[in-house]
Amino acid sequence: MPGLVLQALPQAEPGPARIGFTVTKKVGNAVIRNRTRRRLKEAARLLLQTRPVGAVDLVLIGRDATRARPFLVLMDDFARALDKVGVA
RNA sequence: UCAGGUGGCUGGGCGGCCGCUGCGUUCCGUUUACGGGGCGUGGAGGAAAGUCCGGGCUCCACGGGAAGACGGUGCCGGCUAACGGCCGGCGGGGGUAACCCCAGGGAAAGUGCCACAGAAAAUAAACCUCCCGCUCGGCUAUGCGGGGAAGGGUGAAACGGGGCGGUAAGAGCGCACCGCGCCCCUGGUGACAGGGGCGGCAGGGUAAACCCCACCGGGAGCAAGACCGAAUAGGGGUGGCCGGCGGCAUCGCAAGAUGGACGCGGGGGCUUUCUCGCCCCGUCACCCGGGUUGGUCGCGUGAGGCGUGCGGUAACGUACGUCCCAGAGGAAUGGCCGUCCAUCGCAGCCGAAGCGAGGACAGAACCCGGCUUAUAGGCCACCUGACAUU
RNA sequence: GGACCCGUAGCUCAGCUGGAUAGAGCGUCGCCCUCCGAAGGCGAAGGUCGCACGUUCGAAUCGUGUCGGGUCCG
Repeated sequence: MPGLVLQALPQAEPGPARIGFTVTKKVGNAVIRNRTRRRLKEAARLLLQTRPVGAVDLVLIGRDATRARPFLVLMDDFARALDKVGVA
C-alpha cells in the first residue's frame, strides 16, 4: 500500500525546484483531499530542507493510505521515492 | 426512577516545538516595484453543503393600455426588505396524554376519466326479489300488464343514513335525530363557531386530470461590473434591408446637385400579439481572421453580533450600551508531541484498576434571510404518562 | 456560476405521456438434438421498478422531498 506516488521531470530551463500536488476525487471529499495534500506538503517541506534537489519539477500524488500513514513513515516513503527517481 | 414530548445550546479543552496566511508597525536588500526578517494582532461552519426559494449589489433592456402565453403560490390573521419562510389561530386526522401531521381555494362554468365485477358508474336505470290484477275457490309453475325501489348481490364508491309510523308492497309519503343546502341572529378583524327557521334531498369521486378563480413574477449573473496597462487590429467575406424609387421643375455637355407638391416603399429595437406612441438608420444576421487569461477595485460597517430595558401570547419590533469579527491566487487556517475530559474494546454480567484504540458530519470563494439534507457525543429548561415514597 | 437528463431482471433497454398483466433481447439453469461441444428447439428461474412521504379505490407511471450517476454552456 503506497503512501504516495512521485513524478519528476528535469526542467528545460533550470531554475528553482517546483512541487505540485494531486489528490483526485476518488480519494474522498474536500476535507479528506485537503488534509491529504497538507500532509504531503508538510513532509516535502521538512524533507527538502535536509536534502535539497536540483532543477526538477516534482508532482506528489496522494492516495487513500496517505491520510492514515504515520507521518515519519510517510517521510520515509518520500525519501525512498526520491532515491528511486534519482534526483538527489 | 422509568418511558416519552417540545424548545434551546454545544460541536473537544489546555500546553510545547516547527510552519502557512491577511492587516499594522519596524528593520534589511536596492529608491519605486518587489522580496525577506522581527514584533503585535486576526484566521472556517451550524450546516461553510445541496442550490430549492426570497432579497441586496452590478450590468443590460425599459413608454402606456388591453388581451394572451408561461411559471409559481393557494384556509384566516399577523411578522418581515421579501419569501414557497416564521408566529398565532381555524378546520380535518393521529396519540391515554404532553404533543404531532395536513398542496387545506373552486366539482350547481365546462370537458375528460372511474379497470374488473355488477342490471346500472351518473340526462339515469331495474338482474334476483317484493306487491296487485288477468271468471270463482285452493295449490304449483310460467307468461302478460301494472305498482315500487325497501331487501339480496357486485364494487373503493350505487342518486342522503339508520329508526318509527304508514302502505297491497313501497317511497321524505309523514315524523324526530344526524348529514346536506338556503336564509336569519349572535360572537369573532377573519378563517370559523354557536343557535334558530325553512327546504324535503337537488349536488357520487377525481382539480398532486385538463381547467376556473385570486395573487405574484423584466433578463442575466461577481467569470456581474469599473479603472489602469500591454499586445494586436483599426479588418475581410456572404446575405437581407436602408441610405430611397418613380415622375416633375431649375442649373449643368455629362456625372450630379437643389427644390417642394404627388404616388409607392422600409428594416431593426422597445413585451408574445394588437393598438397608439417613441427611438435608431450603415445597421442587422452568420462566417473568417486577429488580440486578450496581467494588475487594482468590486471585497466586507452589515436588513451585523452581544447584553440590558420596554411593547407584543408569539414571530418580531424598538431604545440604550458595547464590539469590529477570515477573506487570498483554485484557494491559507497545517504537521508532530504531551496531558485531560467524553466514547469504544481487552472474560458472560457488575464494580475498580491497568493497557490499547481514537475523535460525528464536514472546508468560506460577492453578501444576507430562509428551507432541505448530513451529523458521534454531551448539556439545559419546561411538559406528559406510569410506578414508588412523603 | 447556470441549464438539463437518467436510475426497471446479472447486462442493454421498453413500458410512464394517456394509472389496473412488469415485458423484450443477450446472459444463467434444466431437457431435447450430437460421439462431445457450438448453433438450434422446448421450458424455467431471476424484480425493494434508487429511497421516503403523499394524492387516489388503485402508483413503475402523478406530486413533493431526497440520494446516486451522467451531459451541456460559460
